[in-house]
Amino acid sequence: MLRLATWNVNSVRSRLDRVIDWLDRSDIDVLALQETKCRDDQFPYDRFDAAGYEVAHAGINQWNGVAIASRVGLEDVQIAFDGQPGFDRDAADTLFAEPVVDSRAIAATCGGVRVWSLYVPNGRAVTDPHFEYKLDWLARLHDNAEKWLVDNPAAQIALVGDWNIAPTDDDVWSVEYFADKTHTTPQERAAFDAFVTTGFSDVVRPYAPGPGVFTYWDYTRLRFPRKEGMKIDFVLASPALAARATAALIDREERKGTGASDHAPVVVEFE
DNA sequence: ATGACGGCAAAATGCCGA
Repeated sequence: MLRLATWNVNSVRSRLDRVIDWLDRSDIDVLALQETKCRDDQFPYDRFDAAGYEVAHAGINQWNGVAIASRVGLEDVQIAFDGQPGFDRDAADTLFAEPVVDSRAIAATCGGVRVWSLYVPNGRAVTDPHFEYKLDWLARLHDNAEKWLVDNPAAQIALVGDWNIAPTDDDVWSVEYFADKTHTTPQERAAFDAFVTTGFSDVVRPYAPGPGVFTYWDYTRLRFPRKEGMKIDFVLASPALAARATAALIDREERKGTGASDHAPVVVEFE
């Protein structure tokens, strides 16, 4: 049995008490974190250690940042996937003349499962260079995922995190609102569907069907109390791992109250 | 039409998020 969770925490330091409290009561074996928003030397390893979790973290600045916390082993850590694209923040700024490979992907083998904690680029706007970066990033990740399954069709792989894509119309509170925005475009949905075609499946959706079932709610405009959210955080499991899924939930309670992340944790149980 | 809220830092405004 393995209980695996993923959570975009929107700063692990400002959310630390909430994250540790949640771990203490949620019986989680492996937690993938996104948007830790800190460098490695700023990560609060001690609090996770005290709670019984080893942590592998990747963070180079105040943006992005991904981690895996595990109480069932943490082996073969890999930061970034092969060929992970970088983003040129400002081609005219010599400080960032070289594209920066963001801290958006980290992997570790935990309890026999190869877990990838992923923070897919936002895309910002369809006309923004960040949108092409997002599509390229997903395509290069897919190249890797396809190869992993070709190399070993029985591989137990979990691609988890903030995908920044709403794969179906049920996954946004308003199709009209997102019509001219990122997250619902045909290109992004095709990029997501490519993983499904390759054999990875959303193991949460059968246990948390929509419409109106979300993992993210904007802090502004009373989006949470108005139930106006998006389903953009996913656990995609390889065929061998998906066959082991027995339960899943989106912990909407954790979005409540002061000091909440704008994302809820997502939990899957494997037999 | 725009901003909202929230986090971070070479911080008191700008960048980023979705």
